Amino acid sequence: MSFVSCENCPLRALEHFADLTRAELEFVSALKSDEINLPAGAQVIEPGQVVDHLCTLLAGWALRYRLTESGERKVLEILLPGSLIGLQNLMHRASESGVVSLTPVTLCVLGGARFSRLFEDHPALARGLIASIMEDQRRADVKAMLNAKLPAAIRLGHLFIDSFDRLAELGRTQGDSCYFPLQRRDLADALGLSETHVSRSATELHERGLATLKANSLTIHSQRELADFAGYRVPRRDGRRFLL
Amino acid sequence: MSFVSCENCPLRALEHFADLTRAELEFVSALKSDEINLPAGAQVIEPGQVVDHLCTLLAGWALRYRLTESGERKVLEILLPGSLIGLQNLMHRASESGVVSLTPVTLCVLGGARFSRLFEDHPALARGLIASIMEDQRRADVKAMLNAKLPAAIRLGHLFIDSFDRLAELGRTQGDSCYFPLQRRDLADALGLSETHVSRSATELHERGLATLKANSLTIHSQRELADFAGYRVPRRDGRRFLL
DNA sequence: CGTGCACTTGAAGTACATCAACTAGGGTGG
DNA sequence: CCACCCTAGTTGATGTACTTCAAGTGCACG
Repeated sequence: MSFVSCENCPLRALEHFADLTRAELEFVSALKSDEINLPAGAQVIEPGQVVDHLCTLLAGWALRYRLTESGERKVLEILLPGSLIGLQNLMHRASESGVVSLTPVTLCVLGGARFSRLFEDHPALARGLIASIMEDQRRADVKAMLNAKLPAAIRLGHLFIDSFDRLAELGRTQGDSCYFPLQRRDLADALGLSETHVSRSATELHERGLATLKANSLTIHSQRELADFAGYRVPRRDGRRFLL
Repeated sequence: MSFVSCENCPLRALEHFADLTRAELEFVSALKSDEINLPAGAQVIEPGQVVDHLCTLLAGWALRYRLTESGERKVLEILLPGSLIGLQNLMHRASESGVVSLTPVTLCVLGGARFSRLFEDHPALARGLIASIMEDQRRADVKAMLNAKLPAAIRLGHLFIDSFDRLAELGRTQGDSCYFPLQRRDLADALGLSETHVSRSATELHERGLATLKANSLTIHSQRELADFAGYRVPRRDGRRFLL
């Protein structure tokens, strides 16, 4: 096959990814059954679709979302390189959440059948998997806390700095700026706001000199001031992360 | 020691808990290092506390919460018998979330050191653990979806029916009623509403003939109608659940 | 029979939604 | 090169769901 091997996976170079043993690496390599490229705006997973395989996002941005009865969309999670895709669907047979790409994406497909051997043969990976899920949960907890009560500009500011930090960890930032492909609509669905109010809040952050979002580029003018404004606390990074 | 053994754990009788192999059961039994009783209103875990052990809630109600900078409380999760407590803290060394009891509770304490052997020795339990966490995440996803946009009465109705369903699964309901210890303040913190508006929404649900909350007792007058009103979908129950 | 607490009810303020008009890039065809 | 449109975003006016504050009710406790 012609895709990049796990040994040379670009994500492995990053500080916070698991340093695997040789045996684990071989296992993960064997797990990798395919590499898929999709354009921006593609449905990676349809809501409710039954999937029997797991993916990691090798490159690009994606959103995990759910649809309400009335057809509106709620963005549950912003997926960046290294994020696991499809675990919800794998565990619940069919989860109601879907995944859509924001940019062209590259997916690393892990064969679902062999995947279950992970628990039997590589307990350390299983532990890493749980650590990774719990980190997602922590992020979700913070979001839930912010969404209650706090004004829109603060929530938006928090989303900005949280995303920026994740990108910095991935080495995807340039100085105080980074690429940021979410549109007003995406932000509105993520924060549970209307598109117009996201606009106003973005303007407010800009006028306060905290952050500027313009033409798919996000600039954080002062990390400290924005973190202060948004009540953002730098998370403790410890424990290994999952896979690749 | 004088506490109830896992073989006789009252939770094991329930349909949806894992049916363990003999070896697994012995392992879990050995894991159990203590049984603790706490009164209502006790801090089971202080926010930020470093814990080195895991618990399951054997009996009683509790809330997992987080404090905002400004000292307000956000309820993240309602914990019922069978819920795992302390995994966040164990994984992040110290998580910012705390746990408080609503009723007298009984905790089954699982030794943290030996706990890590779970991954090495009992992969099926590890898989069950992940399934259990993913079920929590699914519940959190639904909550996040509802909290965006939908009016207060619907969100409250959803919380009611969701709790009722979980209790029914545990055999803790009597007909269309159940014990329900959350106060207005707790509900407000769980839904991100003010206490007074929770009151109004509860009145609305009562006047619509959907549900009545009175003196720590919740009555669902029509499961179907309330589920319809609140957009509640009965979750698919499959996969085994974790421990005990 | 008061005192305190959980809850209800009411009136006024606010942050947000909704709808609509307007502005600014960014392609496309002529 | 410009006229054209199309979409993404901004700005403004009005409505509403919620908050906040404050007074009032019912019930448990000494």
